[in-house]
Amino acid sequence: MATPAADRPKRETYRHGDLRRALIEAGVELARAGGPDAIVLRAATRQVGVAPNAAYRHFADARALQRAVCGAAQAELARAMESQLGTLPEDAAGPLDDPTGGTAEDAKEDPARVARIRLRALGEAYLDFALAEPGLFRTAFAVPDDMSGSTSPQLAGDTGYGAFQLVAAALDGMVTAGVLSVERRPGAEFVAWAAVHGLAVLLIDGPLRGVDRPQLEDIGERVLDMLEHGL
Amino acid sequence: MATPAADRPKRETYRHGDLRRALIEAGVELARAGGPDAIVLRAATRQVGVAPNAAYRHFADARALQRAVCGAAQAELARAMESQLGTLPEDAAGPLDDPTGGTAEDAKEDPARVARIRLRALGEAYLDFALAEPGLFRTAFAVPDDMSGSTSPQLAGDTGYGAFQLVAAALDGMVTAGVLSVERRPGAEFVAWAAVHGLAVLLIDGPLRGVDRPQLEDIGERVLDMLEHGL
DNA sequence: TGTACATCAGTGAACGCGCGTTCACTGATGTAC
DNA sequence: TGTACATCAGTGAACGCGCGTTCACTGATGTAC
Repeated sequence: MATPAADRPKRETYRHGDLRRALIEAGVELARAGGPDAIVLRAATRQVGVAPNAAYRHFADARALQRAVCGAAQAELARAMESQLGTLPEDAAGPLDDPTGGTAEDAKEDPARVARIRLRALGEAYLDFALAEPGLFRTAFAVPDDMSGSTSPQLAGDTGYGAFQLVAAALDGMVTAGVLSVERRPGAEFVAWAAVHGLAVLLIDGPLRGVDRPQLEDIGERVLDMLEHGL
Repeated sequence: MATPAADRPKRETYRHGDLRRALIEAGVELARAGGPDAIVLRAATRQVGVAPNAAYRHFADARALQRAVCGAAQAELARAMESQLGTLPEDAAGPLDDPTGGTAEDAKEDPARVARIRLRALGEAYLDFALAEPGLFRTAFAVPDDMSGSTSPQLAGDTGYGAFQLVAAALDGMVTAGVLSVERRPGAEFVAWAAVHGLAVLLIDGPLRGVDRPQLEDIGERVLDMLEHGL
């Protein structure tokens, strides 16, 4: 009955399976609890239950692990924003174009209103994520090295900085809907992003932390209002 | 001729004079070069040329030194903003009320325009400081502990977070000048601050770093325009 | 004005800690014959 | 289908580093008499 598969005789941790993924996940937990500075190679290996140097089979560096965790945090932010878009009523749901039966006939919404709603939903998701997961939020923006290649609008595309592209797409939608004039479109994603990002940062790190929830939501609404009218 | 004051016989560093101040200044230089994480007690003492434990005569803690340096960085930001206000032409110079002879007769500017100019000048100074001194800028917002007492508008007052009060005063001026309606005034400082701060953060840490100077200034103008019109 | 003394801002050595990283190794896994 | 072997993902021990902090000390400064 002592089959070698049933009870591993010794060295239970030998072939881990997917240590790379496990280390990234451990790093994400560290970042969730303590922000980017808490992503520490030894701590991650400890959490997985593996010798510290085992990490070097999967990452060139401690920095490489940190980079991977930052990427995961960026993806999680983008995912939160996407899923918020998904909860919008029916035809405001977005450009993900999943043909779920095409029930676009029930309520032809005002496209201008839809476009505004989508931008606002992204902003709210952004702020919600920052408040719910401040450690991951800060990690998403702790670009480890210079990463100057990702400076222009054409960014990573898959996960990293998908947040940016979601905002850009929403602004394009506002142009299409006639809410935003074409000549004011270029650069608008920077302005929108700056306003919401600044509020998020002030709320979680800065002097606005500790503001009570209602006042906080009030300020958030003010910022989003300003974006709608002032862009 | 070997007077004890001319050539110190031994132990040149004995009575330092103002070690506390020297350590803070060293810490500011460290922060200038490397941000808040670079404020390290041993590095500061090393830079001053003193034994590490000497710092404990003047600071309870390494944290206490970090706090002091953060305060200095906040003061430097506020000073940069104030000095920008000082460069404004004549009667837009501000509420510092220095009676320099009262040459307010030469050009009675439109008070609405003056109020707008003052807010914009503060925003520009804020962005300039962030770009010129990213390490100090980040340090100014790296509030070490919780510091939740400084959350509300009535902040430190002397130096710390003077930036906030300058913005609030500028917005009050806009209300007086009739540019901003009274009912939209409350909370406006948060909105204004968030927009400019977010841009600053994205430019120095975030994905917008490396944007070239002209594009950068363009985005800055866009944000300040939006504040003027959208508040 | 000169002397004894308390104060206290500095010294030098040492501690324990956690970190990133390197080294030689081991033994389960997958492949070639 | 069974056996020899190369691969390579893990181990365990150790390194050097810089950090914050503590300890007993020393000697210049300022004060009381």
